[in-house]
Amino acid sequence: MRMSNGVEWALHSCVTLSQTQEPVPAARLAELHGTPPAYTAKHLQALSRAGIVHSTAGQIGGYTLTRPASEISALEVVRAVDGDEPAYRCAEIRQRGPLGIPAERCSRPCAIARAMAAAQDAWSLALARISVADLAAAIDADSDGTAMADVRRWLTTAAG
Amino acid sequence: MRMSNGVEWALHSCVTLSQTQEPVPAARLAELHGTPPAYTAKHLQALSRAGIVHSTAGQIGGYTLTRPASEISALEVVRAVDGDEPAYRCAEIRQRGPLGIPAERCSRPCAIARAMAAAQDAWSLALARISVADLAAAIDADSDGTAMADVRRWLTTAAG
DNA sequence: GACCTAGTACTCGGATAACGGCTGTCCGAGTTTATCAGG
DNA sequence: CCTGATAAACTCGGACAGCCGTTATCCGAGTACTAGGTC
Repeated sequence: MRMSNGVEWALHSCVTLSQTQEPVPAARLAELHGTPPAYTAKHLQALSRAGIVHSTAGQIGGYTLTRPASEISALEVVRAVDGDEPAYRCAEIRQRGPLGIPAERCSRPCAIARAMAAAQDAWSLALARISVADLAAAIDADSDGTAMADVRRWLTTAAG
Repeated sequence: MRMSNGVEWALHSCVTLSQTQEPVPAARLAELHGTPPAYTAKHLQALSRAGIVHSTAGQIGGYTLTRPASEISALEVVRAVDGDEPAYRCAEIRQRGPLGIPAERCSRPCAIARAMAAAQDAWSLALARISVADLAAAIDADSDGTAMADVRRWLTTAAG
């Protein structure tokens, strides 16, 4: 079970975008994060499709958050990039083989699928409780309160 | 994020093995579950490597559980088949780019990595609390107490 | 009749191809800004 | 000097190859049982 690498870039991009209200181009975000520009843009498109960021075309265009960072959960970002289908997909083994159960008696999900779904729910809940603002605050605290200020300064100086 | 399909087969296989103490060949399990024999065997090998099942060669060989089903957690089975590396792997983006943080100041994991790890821990804990015996009991309850008896009967009749 | 030996059939285990999805990239459509000509 | 149109530059968005991992399969090594021959 391997998560798409773009999830990391998307989360960092959202944290960065939370530090400004002006549009930031994908190429600028890629430069700041040291990631491939074209591929980074691809993941930002996914965020745009999910309604997490708003894209502006044109010369001073770029991406902005559609909502306050405190109202964007990490779960939304992960789902936007990595897809929202559950990791475990029941193939209905119970219906196959010599002891297969008829489909009409399988209204409830299989017990194994229920267990896996419960685990996924726990995972989702943990991520849903964390907002982009929380992540920005935690990153800032890790750097003794300098990281986000540096980001804001870099965004303005690089833009000017 | 997609989990290996073999996880489902492995869990069903463990539930089936919990219903008997005699070795069950991989081909027999594949027949019962309606899965490809060779590929099913491959995943059973993974369970064997992880010490969850014991393999016996020879004419009356097959697989048996190494422990009571109540002492085998679903997490162990999932990890044996799907690997034990976490889904999210931090690429240390914070160390890259113009605002990269020196490695010597990165003793703690990144805040984003911590959040993802916490979610994975919640997922793992949910699966660790469920044993193969629990799954067997739940499947049995779903079928009004006939499923596991049918499995036991099928295993004995097919073997004889 | 009991015991030993050779054969056989069955099992697991690892090594080997084929497909799907993530990774990575590019160019076209659209928009905003700056420039330049005209009034 | 102000206004309008034109052109240019920059942006996003979707469509196009490449590589790695899961999927799927096969055959070889090893073991327990069975049958036959011998004492």
